[in-house]
Amino acid sequence: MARKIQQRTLQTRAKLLSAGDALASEHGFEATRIEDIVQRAGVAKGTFFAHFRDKDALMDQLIGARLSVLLDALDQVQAPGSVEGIIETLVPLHNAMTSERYVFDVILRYSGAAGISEIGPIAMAFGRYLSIVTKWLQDGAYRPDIPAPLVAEGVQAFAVQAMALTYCSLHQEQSRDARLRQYLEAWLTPG
Amino acid sequence: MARKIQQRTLQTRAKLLSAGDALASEHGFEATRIEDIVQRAGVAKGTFFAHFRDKDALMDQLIGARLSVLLDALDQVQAPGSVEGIIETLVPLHNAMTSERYVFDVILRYSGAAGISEIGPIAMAFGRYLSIVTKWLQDGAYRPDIPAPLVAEGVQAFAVQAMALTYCSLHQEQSRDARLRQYLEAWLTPG
DNA sequence: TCCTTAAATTGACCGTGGTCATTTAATAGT
DNA sequence: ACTATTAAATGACCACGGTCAATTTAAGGA
Repeated sequence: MARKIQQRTLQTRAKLLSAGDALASEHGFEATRIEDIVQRAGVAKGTFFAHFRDKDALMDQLIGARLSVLLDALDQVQAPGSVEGIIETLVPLHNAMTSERYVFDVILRYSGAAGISEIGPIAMAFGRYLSIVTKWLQDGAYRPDIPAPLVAEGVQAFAVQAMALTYCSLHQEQSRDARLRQYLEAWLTPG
Repeated sequence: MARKIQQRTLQTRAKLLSAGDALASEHGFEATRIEDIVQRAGVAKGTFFAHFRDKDALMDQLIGARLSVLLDALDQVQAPGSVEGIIETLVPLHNAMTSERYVFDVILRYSGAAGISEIGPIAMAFGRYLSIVTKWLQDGAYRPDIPAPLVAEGVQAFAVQAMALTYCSLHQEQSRDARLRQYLEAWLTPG
């Protein structure tokens, strides 16, 4: 039987996404309520959940889309040649990821794929982050002893740690990027 | 005037904590409802929130207490002399931290202190984790080029990353500890 | 064009976390 | 003991995410 997807399905979904994105821009992601989204989109509440498993699933889309834009920019940039350069280049991405505490929490929750064999936009973004950094490190200027993807995983782990400590009442004497610099120098240029 | 804290305050708080702990043991942390806790403790719902800011604050106490027990054990143990030994010794702690997806999420959220100048049990546990690993690395057998606390921060960052990837549908071909081993060898014995 | 069937939409309803004005109980002063 | 005062406890109530049986709309076949 297999009927083709209706036009209105795509329209409704698009309306929900743009309403959500607009409200997130206006009041932040955390303050965005499903009720507000469906009202602005002009649909019933139940319709929302016919299109997204839950609120987090929408947030995955919205936040993932924002990260995707920044990753597109990173794709264009030429490989930074120093630790300092790497950190500077990643600043916009890290800022976006920590724009709200709530956003960072969602990102962490979705950084691994959400469910079995479901790989969402945020997990995708993490994958792209990894491959971009891997590309930067490909030439082997840093840590030629281990494969570049592993080096990149370390960069990501340290970046997440540096971001997480942003929300810590201790460790506030050092900025996120200063902390990350300390980590990456130890990771990329040991000895 | 500054009145002293009443006895029943401590009693009520203790009842709530033990009810919560018991229910978490029986049905898991995620499935534990406030309503069930207050019913078992024999108090009204509002009382709960007079003692804990929110559900997470109780979870902070309960989960933090469990981690604390394991950290007490780690305090007694003698410093493991190899990467493999470090990982093995941390296994019970890492298991507890990932016993439930929900637990791991709460831990991440509370790993930095929750609020300004509020340092809860989970944040405390992270601090102890750090200082125990720092002590293990104190002799400078690994990474003598950087201070031991920084080495320990790296261990923690990689441990968190390894645990997080547990919940990822990708990266499932490698176990948590195998992944951590790969990270720590690169971190602790570079070159 | 009409009928059948599957997909999309609806909104009343529910579960659970969290609030707050009111009530109850303990403390300190006389 | 009695009263004033402050802390603790109460439970009706709200907010918001999420569910589902019932309804509407579109697609395909005669």
